[in-house]
Formats: sequence, structure tokens, C-alpha cells
Amino acid sequence: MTTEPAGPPAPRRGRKRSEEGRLAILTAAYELVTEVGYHALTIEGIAARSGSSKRTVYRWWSHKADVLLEALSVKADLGVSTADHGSWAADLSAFLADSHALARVPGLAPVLRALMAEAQIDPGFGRRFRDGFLTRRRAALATLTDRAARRGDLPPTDPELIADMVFGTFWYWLLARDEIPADVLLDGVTALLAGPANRDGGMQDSTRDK
Amino acid sequence: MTTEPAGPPAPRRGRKRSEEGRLAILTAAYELVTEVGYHALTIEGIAARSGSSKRTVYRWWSHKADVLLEALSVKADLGVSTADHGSWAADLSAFLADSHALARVPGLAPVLRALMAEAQIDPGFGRRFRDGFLTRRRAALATLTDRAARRGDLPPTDPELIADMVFGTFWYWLLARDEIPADVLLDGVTALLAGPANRDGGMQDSTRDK
Amino acid sequence: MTTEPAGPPAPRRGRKRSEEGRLAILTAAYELVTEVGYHALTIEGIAARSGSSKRTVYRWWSHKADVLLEALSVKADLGVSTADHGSWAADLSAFLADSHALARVPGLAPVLRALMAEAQIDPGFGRRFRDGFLTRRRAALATLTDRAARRGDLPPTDPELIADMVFGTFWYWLLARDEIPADVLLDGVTALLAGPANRDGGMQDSTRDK
Amino acid sequence: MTTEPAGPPAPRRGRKRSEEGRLAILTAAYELVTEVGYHALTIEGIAARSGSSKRTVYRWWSHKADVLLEALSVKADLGVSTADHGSWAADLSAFLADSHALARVPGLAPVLRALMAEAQIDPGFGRRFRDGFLTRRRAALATLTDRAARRGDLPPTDPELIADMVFGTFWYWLLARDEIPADVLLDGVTALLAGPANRDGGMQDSTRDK
DNA sequence: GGTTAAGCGAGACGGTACGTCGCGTCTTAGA
DNA sequence: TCTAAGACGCGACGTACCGTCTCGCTTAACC
Repeated sequence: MTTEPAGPPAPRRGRKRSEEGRLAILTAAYELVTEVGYHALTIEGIAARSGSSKRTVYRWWSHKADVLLEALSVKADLGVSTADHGSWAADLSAFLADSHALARVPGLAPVLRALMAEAQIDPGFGRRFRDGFLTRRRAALATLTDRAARRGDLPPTDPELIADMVFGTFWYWLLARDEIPADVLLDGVTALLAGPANRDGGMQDSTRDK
Repeated sequence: MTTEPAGPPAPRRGRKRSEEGRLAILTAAYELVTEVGYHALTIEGIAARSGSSKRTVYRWWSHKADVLLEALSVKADLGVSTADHGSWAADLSAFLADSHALARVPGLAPVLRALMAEAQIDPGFGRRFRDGFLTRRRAALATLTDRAARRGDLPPTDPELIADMVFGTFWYWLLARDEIPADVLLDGVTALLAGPANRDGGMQDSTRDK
Repeated sequence: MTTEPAGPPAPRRGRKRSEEGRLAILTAAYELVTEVGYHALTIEGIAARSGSSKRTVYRWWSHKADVLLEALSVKADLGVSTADHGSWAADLSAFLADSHALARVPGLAPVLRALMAEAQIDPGFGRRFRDGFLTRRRAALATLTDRAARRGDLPPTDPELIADMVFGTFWYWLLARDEIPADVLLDGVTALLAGPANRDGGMQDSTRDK
Repeated sequence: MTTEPAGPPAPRRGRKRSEEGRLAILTAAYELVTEVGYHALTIEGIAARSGSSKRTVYRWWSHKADVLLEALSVKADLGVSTADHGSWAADLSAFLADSHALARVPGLAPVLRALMAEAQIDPGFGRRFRDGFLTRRRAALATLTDRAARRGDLPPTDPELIADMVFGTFWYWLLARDEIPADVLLDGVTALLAGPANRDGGMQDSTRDK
């Protein structure tokens, strides 16, 4: 996200970047957005609150959305568990629970909504947001479907469609319904994508283990 | 959306609102947003392009998003067919085809994305957008599921979850994948929500008309 | 100085420029420059003090120096008497007295120094300052030398050189000596440029009437 | 001008100041000011062009004007000949010729104008400029008038007024007329301040050696 | 010959003002 | 009373330089 050198150590002369300042800015941005909303969030405000200068903020981030995107990883562990729970149903359920938990981190849902919004309005940030967030989570889900396919308990549904369903409903609740995804959604999605009808083409009842 | 009086004719004194001017503004907004993007769309620009004054624009709409929201109905028939196609599968398929067609109207997808984005950022507009657009479409789908329920061919899935799935995937393609919803999505969703596995709680064959 | 239309009446639609605001800005600029100096004078400061917005200041003036240049004419009558005092010596003496009086208007000398300084640094303003101030005063002196030439009591010195001497010493005191031109200068210049030796090509002693 | 120690050698430990770097900075400043003008001249630019760091520039000079003031003495011999030419008229004429020659050194006139401008705006530099430049030249002229007084061929005009006239016209051409002082000025000033009427109360012709 | 005190290039930092932009309001004159 | 024109107060934008401050390194003089 920043212009971190990639390959060799790169000796770097001159004064070092202040990690303290970096965190102050990320924290200020996160606090401000929850206090005044994304619309009223300004680079000026972030700089003032963090005790930095606008120049310093602009040196490292191009837009307020980029600050928030990086603040996300400071405020919440963005890693989603992809541990093996034994079955596709259990894996999916755990993945959904993880995702919903993320949206329930205090102050985080509005940030997610704002970032998705900014991604629509600023194409450049759209690319960064997709690369740095959306596709990563889709990739995480892909490891689950891959494992299920290997295991043989993946329903006949196209894994891409599964991903569209899983993430589509998640975001639809956030963006269109303006609600934090609730358990009822988790249950419904699990039932539909890993339920009895799908799991074995069978016709058992709908009582499923969550 | 506008401050138009609701009830009776209300004789109104003074110069009448110019319908010509109203359309000029809506058209200008629609053209501008496709040319320069939502971010660079401004009330000033709309006024200049339409030959109106800013004052006039502000008299009838509070935000640029509201202008676009109204421009939508000028540019595209927002009505979605809720005609009876004989079966839940056929109804759903037709509904999805209608929705996808809407997103394929030239220049319209970016507007939809921008409005959904603005709804996240401006709570007031969020309400207007949901009331004036999102819930209307959800209501349209509800008439289909109601009819299917009456008809008895609705799968055991909760209708609310169906709606979340239908609209969730639609918006996810637009917002997160940055793609116009394609036929593969239409087919997949139809198969999952009206397909054999679900249907059989039911007993018809699986050949469905698309 | 401003973009006033030149020729026809020009019907002018829209809100009129606020004369009140214009004076507030000019006054604020004049006060500020005497309080904090030209270096610390800023457009932001002028706007704040005057109760205007920066936008409004920039709408009418391009630089802080232009504001001061216009403020000059509000704060001091820039007209220099060119009335006929009967002789070249008397005319010159009166002209010098007038000029020196101008430099003695409270707060005005620093402004003159700053404007001359800015004229060196900003070529565009240099042109405006010369056109709007320096050449006008030079023209005023020219009417005196012309009259003296017609009258026949102008010394054989080139009128252009006379102007260089008159204004050169004036500005040299202000800029290089950092002093308000004093009477001793007035007397000396008058003696040299309208003194006995010059007055008649003659050889009288140096006692001259002031 | 710089913070050079005054008295004894002062042993000084540590690395010596780089004369190379000093000249690189002075040259860079001089070149830059002729290329982009004083207004656009910045310490940052000087440092970049000279291959130094801002820190190094600031270590030795406080303002860009001080760099230029020192650059002057590198680019031009500021010494004015005060050699005895036999008469006041000849001395004055030579002094003027010297001064005008200085102003004709390529790129130097703009620097002089800029320094005089800065002297108006920054009182501290004003003091340094007067001490380091203006009063030195005035002192040089004073040696001429002193010698003429001793010699007895100084006109009755006050030497201070003579200095005001000599330097006043010089600077007036540079600052107000925005011209390099030309020969016509040299001739005029010489004629007026050392001409026949003044020189001896006599009436000899005006042919003087230039 | 190790220690210590500069000097140096690089460059990040907090600051301040720049000049621009669009906002939403208001004032004017004309339709 | 609506309209186009356009001036206004406002506030954030993103940029530019300011002058200061580490950094890691080099270069001398001194012990």
C-alpha cells in the first residue's frame, strides 16, 4: 500500500519514518471516522488529531480511504481462519462466523461500508481495495472450497457462485440493508450452500448442525 | 424526493416550474456522470451544462445523488415485470433477466454503483435511496415469492434469504467485482434457488425454461 | 486594477459587488501591514481580519501587493498638487513638499517601500505598480517642467534627469537610508535643481530663497 | 554575515568546512536567480542544484538573500576605484562609470534589485545589506568628496546630498525605471554635480573628459 | 591510533500559507 | 414567483517551502 521497497535491504539514508507517527495517524483516522462519519472525515482532521502535518499524511497515503484501509489491519485481525473443521459445512460455518465477527468489531462496519463506497467513486482506490481486501478474502474462501472438493463433500454448485453468494449476502446486509450480518443470515447461507439437499442430493429434513 | 407538494393541485402563484429546465438538469447530470465520473460530478457542473443556475438546482434537489436518482427514472424504466410466468422458476428467471437488463442500460451501471456508494456516505440519502429504489425492488420480488408460496412451488428457503441472495449477488457483481451481472450468474442463482435440489422437496422435473 | 468592463454600460446581471466588503478588505490589509509588516502580511490574514473569505479576496486581487496598492488610494490622496505657484522654484518646492507629506502619512512609508520591493520581485506587479503609481507621479512632475519651460525659467538641465533626481533621492531615502525624506533633502534638491546657478546660468552667490 | 568567529584562529576541531561546497552553493544561487527569478528562488532549490543538503545551506546562511549577497562578491569585484583622477569631475565620472559597469555585469542587476527588495521586507537583512553593501559604497564616494574638498574643487553642494543624488538616480533607474543605468544618466549627473556652474562659479564649456 | 567533534547528504517531520474548488446562500434584474 | 447570473462566507483540497530534526557517514584534530 505504501512505497515499501520490495527486494533487497535497501540501505535507506536519512531520517527514518516514524512508526509512532504512523500509528497516531491510523488511530486518529479510525477514531474520527467513527465520531463524525466518513463524509466528514478529512485529511486535515486526521493530521490535526494525530499531531502530524498534512504533508506527512500525504507523504504516505494518497487518500483518506487508503488511511482507513491500512487502519483496518491495525484495528482488527483481518486474517480469516481457514483451519480444517472436518467438513465443508463446518468450514463454511466457521468462515461465516469469522466474517460476521469482523463486521461486529466496534466501529468497523461503517469503515467497511465507507471503503466499499469509495471504491465505487475512485477507480484507483477501487483497485487497491479489491487487491488488498476483497480478493484476499475470496482467496481464503477458495481454500475452503478447494479442500472440500478434494474431500468430496462440496455440493455440485460452482465454487465461484458460492463465493458470490457468501460475500454478496454479507455485503448486501451491510450496504443495502444497513445492518450487521446476523446469525439468521449465517444459518440460512450455510443451510443453502451446505445443507442436506445439497450435501448429498438427499432429502433429509432441514435440521442441520451449526 | 423533491419538495413537490403532495396532495391536491394547489393553485400556486407566480411563475410555474419549468418542466423543460427539469429535464435539462436531469439529462445534464446523467451525461456528466458518464463523462467524468461521479466523483467529478458537481452541482455547479450540472447547472452550467443544463443552462440553469445553481439556485434552481438546489431549489428542487438537495444533493447531486438525488438528481441522479431522479434521472434514473427518466433514463430507464425502473419497473420490473412481476407478470406470472407460471412457475417460481420461470418468475425468478424473468425477474433476474429484467434486473440484469437494467444494469446493461448504457451508462446506468456506474450510476447504480455511485448511488449505492453515496447511500453509505450520506445517511439521509441512504434513506431516500432505500425507500425510493432498493425496497421497491425487494417488494417486487416479494410479490413473486408470495405468488409462489400460494402456488406451492416455492422451495423451503426463507423468502427473505432468497431476496438477500438475489440482490446480494447482483450488487456484489456490480460493487465488488466491478462487473455487469452476466448470464452465468443468472443461471447459477436460478439453479440454486429454484433448482432440482430445492424443488424436490418438490417433484417436477428439472427442465426449466430460462 | 480590477477587471472592470471598460466601454459600454454593460448591464451586469447577478449580485453586485459589495462596496462594504471591498473597503473592509482594503482597510484590513492596511492595518495588518502596519502591525505585522509586509512579510507577515498574508491573504489569509487579510481575509480573516476583514471578515471575507480568501475566495473573495482572490476574486478581485491577484496578490497582496495589489490589495495594498488599491488601499493606498483609500488611505491617502495620491493627487499631487500641480497648481501654478508662479515660478519653477516654487512649483518644485511645493511638489516636493507634497511628496514628502505623502511619505509622512502614518503607516504609508512602509507600504511604499513594500510595494517598490514587490515590484522588483514580481514582474507582473512591477508593471501594475509603475503604471498605477510611479509614472503617474512622474507625469505630474512633467506638467511642472513643461510649464516652467513655457514660462522660460527652467534651468538647462534635461527634464528627464530632473525627474530622476527628484524621485531618485526620494526613494533612496526611503529604501536605502530607511528614512522618511526630511526637509534637508527638500531644500537641497530645490537648491540644486532650481537654485541660482541653474536659474539663470548666472554667477550669483548661493543665497537662495526657499 | 555568517557566524564566522571573529578574533583569533580558534583551533576548531572536527571536519573543516568545504570550500568547494560553499562555492557550489553560491554559484547555484546565482544561476538559479537569473533563471527563475528571485521570487522562485528557494533554499531547497539552491541545495538541490548545488548538490548540498538544506541543512548545510542553513548552517551558513540564514536567508536566500544572504546567499545572494555573498554570491555577489564571488561574481563581481565590488570594489570601486577611488583612485585619484586629478579633479572632482574626473573622480566622480570614474566612480559613476564603475558603478554602472557593475550593474551591467550579466545577471547582476536583477540580483541587486532583489537584494534591495528583500532589504525592505526583512529588517534583519536590511541591516546586513546596508552594512555590507550600501554604506560601503557611500563611504567610497565619501573619500572622493573628501579629497575634492581638500583639493578645493568640490562645488558648494552638501556632500551628503551629492551622495543621495548619485546613488538615488542609480537605484531609481534600476528599481523604478527597471533599466540599467545608461550613459545619459552618467553624463547628466556629472554635469549637474560637477558641471561648470558648480565647478568654479565659472562659465567654461561643458566638454569634460569621461 | 583511538576518540571525539564537527561537517556533510539525505530525507522525514510539524508547520504555515498558498491558490483553487465546490459548497450552499444570498442578492439582483429580468421574464 | 421562478429564473439566470453571479458575488459571497465557508472550509477542505493538495502543494510548496519553511526551518528543524534525526540518520549514517566522512574528515579532521586532539589525546
